[in-house]
Amino acid sequence: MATIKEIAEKAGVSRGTVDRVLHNRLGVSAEVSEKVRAIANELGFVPNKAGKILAACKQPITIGCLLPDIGNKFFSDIIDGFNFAEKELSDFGVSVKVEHIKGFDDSDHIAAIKKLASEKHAALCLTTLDLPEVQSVVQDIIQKGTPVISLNTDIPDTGRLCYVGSNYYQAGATAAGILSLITKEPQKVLIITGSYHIRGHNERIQGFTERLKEKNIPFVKMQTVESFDDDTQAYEQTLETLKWNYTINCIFIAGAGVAGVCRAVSECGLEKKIHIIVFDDIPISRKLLKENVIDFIICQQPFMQGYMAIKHLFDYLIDGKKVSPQNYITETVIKIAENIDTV
Amino acid sequence: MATIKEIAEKAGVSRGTVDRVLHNRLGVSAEVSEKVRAIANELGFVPNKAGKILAACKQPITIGCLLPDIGNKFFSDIIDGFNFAEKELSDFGVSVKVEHIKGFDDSDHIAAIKKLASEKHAALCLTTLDLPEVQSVVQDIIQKGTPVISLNTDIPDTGRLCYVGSNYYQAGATAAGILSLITKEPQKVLIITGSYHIRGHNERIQGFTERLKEKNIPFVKMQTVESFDDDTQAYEQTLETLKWNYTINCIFIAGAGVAGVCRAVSECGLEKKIHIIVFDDIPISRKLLKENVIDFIICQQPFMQGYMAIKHLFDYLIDGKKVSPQNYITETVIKIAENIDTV
DNA sequence: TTGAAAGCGCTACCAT
DNA sequence: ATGGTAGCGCTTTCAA
Repeated sequence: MATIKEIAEKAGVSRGTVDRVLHNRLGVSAEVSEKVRAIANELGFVPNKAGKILAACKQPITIGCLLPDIGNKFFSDIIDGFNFAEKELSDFGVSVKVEHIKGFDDSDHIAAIKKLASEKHAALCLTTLDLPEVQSVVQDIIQKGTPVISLNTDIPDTGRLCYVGSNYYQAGATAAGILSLITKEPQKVLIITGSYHIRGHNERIQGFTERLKEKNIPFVKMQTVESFDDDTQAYEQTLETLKWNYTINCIFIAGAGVAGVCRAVSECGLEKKIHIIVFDDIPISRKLLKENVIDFIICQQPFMQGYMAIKHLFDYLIDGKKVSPQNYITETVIKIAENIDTV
Repeated sequence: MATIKEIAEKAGVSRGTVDRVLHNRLGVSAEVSEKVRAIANELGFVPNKAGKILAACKQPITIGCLLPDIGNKFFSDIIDGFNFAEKELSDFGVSVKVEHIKGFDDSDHIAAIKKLASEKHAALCLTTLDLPEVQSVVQDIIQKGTPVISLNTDIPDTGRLCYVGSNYYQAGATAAGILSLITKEPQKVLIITGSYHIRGHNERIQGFTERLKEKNIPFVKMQTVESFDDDTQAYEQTLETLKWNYTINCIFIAGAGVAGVCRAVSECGLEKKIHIIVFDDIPISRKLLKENVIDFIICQQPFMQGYMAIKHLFDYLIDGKKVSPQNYITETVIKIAENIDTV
């Protein structure tokens, strides 16, 4: 609870000198530095957040975010989380700037990240691809001193501060768990993934299949197809597959494309006869849940992800030494018709 | 974004005067007051949180909490939430003091609330009974100027700032929803409530039964018993009831006593043959879930409740005019073996 | 290398 | 009724 002022008095130096020492800035003699450090330690000095924040108001903080949200409803809750955090922190001089892009093309991502870097934000928050070229761009930014958080999908080996997002494997396993409560019948599954290159989709599938095995639910992957998170493609792929695979009784949709899949199922007259496993609470899925076309949705607290990413970065910028940034893994949430609406 | 200083300059008065006007303190002439108010409005003045917080550091804030947590594991997550909030706000001069009591005896509650009131906290956070005598004590405290939040169980007509807690009716309905996914069979239910006088328990039961009806699950209440949230009583009551009611296939535990109920079920050789419906994630329930003795637990985010209660009160104290305190209803969370552990 | 001081925005208190 | 000012804890800048 000691303040800089107290340390300065006790050390017989000025507050400016103490500040220099504590920030490892040069221009202080070794002996003075040592003395100040000793006293600071002795007094258990921890900088006061309120003081820091107020002083920081002079140089407003901006946080730059990359979101591949164009045409993807899922991200709107994350954006709400950004906005909520921005509002909460606005009095502390924080503002959030989002770079919106579409899809998962690596060069688009790299261009957007470079653009954000050129804007000189105090920190970055990135939802991007874990590919070598992207990694090196991010590493570069981090080495130049800008803290980076990975959001919703991780880029582990870049030196990012932490990952904020869900555990996709657990989400898949949870889907298997709840399915195994609902039915004990053998599952003949059509798997529709957004892309083989999206880590989260792969992990969901893996979690699902492994857990079904552990639960001793007989299980056959009838087919796996890629929809590129596109409803039309999802529709066509589903229709095509169902035509030739009469025994499919479960469709596992690892990414987007729910509307397309359900249309195809409906046209085949299989509505409510097939278990459709869906992730993330977007309007269409919510509607289908309420109509009992699907039984449950596995969600990942996107609002919290957006909020926590900004909050974490702010805390780090203000309080860097004090907080050791940890991964923030949001919970795997099961939504059914009864608990999908927050009252 | 105007500051008090700017308003003072523009109005040609001192900052002290502006401060007085904005806080409706007396000692300002009507015309000056009017002028200042006009300019503040014109400039869209909103006090800066960082400034307020720093200035507030001089008079440390304490928040007093009442928790009937003695002998009740459920509350430990709420306390964790208190502690987390306290840590986050400690640099702003906030500390939390919890008054621990046991059970739901009204005179105990009143005594504890009066004790908290005598300690002159900046605000109170109460988990208590919604009974007339308690209400009047709370109303009194509020009228004397101390803001109060109701936590986990509401006391609506007292003028409390807001309620932070769960929607018990929804929790009950969600239990019915998931049960109806698992089984379509007629339910012959033993209901074990903690107390007929605990609002949350009643609401859970109501939500459960009404939703089962809506779902067209045939449903008979075989028996309803009171356990007073005590394991021994729950055990004995369950044993007694199961002896004479061979057809019971569902036990709905609205409050505590899970360990006792499950022991009785086990002794009757009915383990995994009866659906046991359980609320709140406490160690024993978690264990039973992992052992598949129970299929799911309906939870209410107690950590979040504790955290948000403190945060809300702090925001109100600092920012009173800006934030209009709203009820904070935590989500109804379904936990199964796969998603009970946060990874 | 170090000190002194101003300033972030607000509150509180003393002086007028 | 109003002004002036010190101070919360920290950062930054200018001067020595």
